[in-house]
Amino acid sequence: MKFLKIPAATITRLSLYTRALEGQVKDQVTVVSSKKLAELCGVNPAQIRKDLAYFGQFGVRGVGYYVKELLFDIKKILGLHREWHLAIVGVGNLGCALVAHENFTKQGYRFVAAFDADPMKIGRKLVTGLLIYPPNQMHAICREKKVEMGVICTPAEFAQEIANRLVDAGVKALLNFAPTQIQAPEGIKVENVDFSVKLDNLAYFLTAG
Amino acid sequence: MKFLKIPAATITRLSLYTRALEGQVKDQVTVVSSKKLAELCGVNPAQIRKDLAYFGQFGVRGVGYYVKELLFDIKKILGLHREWHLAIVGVGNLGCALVAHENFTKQGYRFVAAFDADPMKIGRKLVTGLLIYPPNQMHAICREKKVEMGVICTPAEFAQEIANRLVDAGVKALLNFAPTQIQAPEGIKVENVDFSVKLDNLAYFLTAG
DNA sequence: GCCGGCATGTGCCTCTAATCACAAAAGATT
DNA sequence: AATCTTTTGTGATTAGAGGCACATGCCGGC
Ligand SMILES: NC(=O)c1ccc[n+]([C@@H]2O[C@H](COP(=O)([O-])OP(=O)(O)OC[C@H]3O[C@@H](n4cnc5c(N)ncnc54)[C@H](O)[C@@H]3O)[C@@H](O)[C@H]2O)c1
Ligand SMILES: NC(=O)c1ccc[n+]([C@@H]2O[C@H](COP(=O)([O-])OP(=O)(O)OC[C@H]3O[C@@H](n4cnc5c(N)ncnc54)[C@H](O)[C@@H]3O)[C@@H](O)[C@H]2O)c1
Repeated sequence: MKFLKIPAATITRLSLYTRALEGQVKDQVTVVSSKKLAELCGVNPAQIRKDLAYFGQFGVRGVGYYVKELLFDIKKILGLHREWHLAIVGVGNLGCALVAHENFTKQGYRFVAAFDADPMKIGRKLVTGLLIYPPNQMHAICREKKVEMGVICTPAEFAQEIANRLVDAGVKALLNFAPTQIQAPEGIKVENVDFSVKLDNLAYFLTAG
Repeated sequence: MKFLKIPAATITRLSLYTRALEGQVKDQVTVVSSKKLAELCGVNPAQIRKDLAYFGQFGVRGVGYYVKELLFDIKKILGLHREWHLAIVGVGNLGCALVAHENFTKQGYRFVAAFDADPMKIGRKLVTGLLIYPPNQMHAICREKKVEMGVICTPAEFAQEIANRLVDAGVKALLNFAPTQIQAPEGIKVENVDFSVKLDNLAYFLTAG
């Protein structure tokens, strides 16, 4: 276990490993080799061992990895051993689908606040019972509910403004679904989920690949 | 213009460039430099020039790039000058949001078929007027409607089976929203959209970063 | 028609990430 | 207890992507 900067790709793969491991737990498998896990995740076995090596030693030579143990350890590395408080901004088609999605809750991601600018929506409750607040209460509510991550589901033209507000309210991590590049100050992490870029990749593949 | 293998990251960035360029068109800007475009997209100017160099020469030295021309050229490279036929499988929370999303249509992605296993949904029409078919008609309908891309929005445990069926029906490109790794034969392109991996990245950042 | 300024296109270098290959070590076997 | 088998952990190697810097070439001004 050296003290090195960890590649972003490693973190993304760790997330993939947890999924495969959860599948193995469900299938009553107790031990897994890097080779087997690599097959399940579609990566190189050495890659897995190296990814894990950034954080310590988790395996037993000649045996492999104990599934439950490894799962626990990776979850702890990623910070999935605890619950996270999320706020959603923009409760339209996509926003509602996200809040309704029970997998997130299972993984420890809990929506504790919702915001929308539409006067017809403010004051209403989502299917989960979550109350919709107007954007101008973002600061107060986010602090009160200890929101740690913000999910942006508004049209693209408002995304930057919403991001600014969320940051202002002390939110340190943003998941942006709007098709636009968000500027955020140092120390704030922004992840983009961009469906149309993925579609464009497919279009290119079908055209040229 | 050399004959080289083009990095996947280049294609993804080209997609980003089109967005920025569309914004510039809207703002009546006629010429843009790699420096300016780089700022808009949050990348390095040389990166942009290099990305474009894979496909030819599009700029004018001492001037920059003509916005409309470049936009047209990049769209052509990506295959966005034409319409694409998509099928969606799994018309639940997420699936409905996707079909309802008008941006996709604007960009030339048209949903021409929808499938779901739920007997309550089969035979009904979506808000767009799209009829929902049972999965066993996938082969026939996909061929009839000339479906080129499949969008998978079913629970994870059915994703692989759906992928197989779509491939069997002649679909060459898949966009998978289910949190699972899909195996597809050579020549089939699979792109995954994975929200929870992104959330895990944020969790790691807040925990360790 | 020539000259200066400016942004592109591109060779070269750097840095990072992925893969290989082997020594180390744990458990099984005799 | 010694040896064999297996799979980890990791140094070395390879591949690849990103950034720098400059020559090239175009436009506008004089
Ligand atoms: N629906 C999809 O499948 C899809 C796919 C890709 C990207 N996106 C992106 O996700 C975002 C949301 O998509 P959608 O389909 O849910 O749109 P939508 O129109 O259904 O919902 C947008 C919601 O944001 C709210 N809103 C608008 N301005 C706001 C503001 N300033 N503050 C707070 N709330 C505000 C609206 O009232 C509405 O409820 C868009 O940027 C869209 O481009 C959506
Ligand atoms: N909703 C979200 O925000 C969200 C977020 C991340 C990932 N996902 C993933 O997207 C997928 C869909 O999510 P959702 O929220 O829309 O779920 P959902 O339960 O609302 O919808 C799933 C739909 O798939 C249909 N279906 C089930 N089995 C099928 C089969 N064999 N063939 C065809 N259709 C079938 C169901 O009838 C249902 O309509 C899931 O894999 C989920 O994990 C969703």
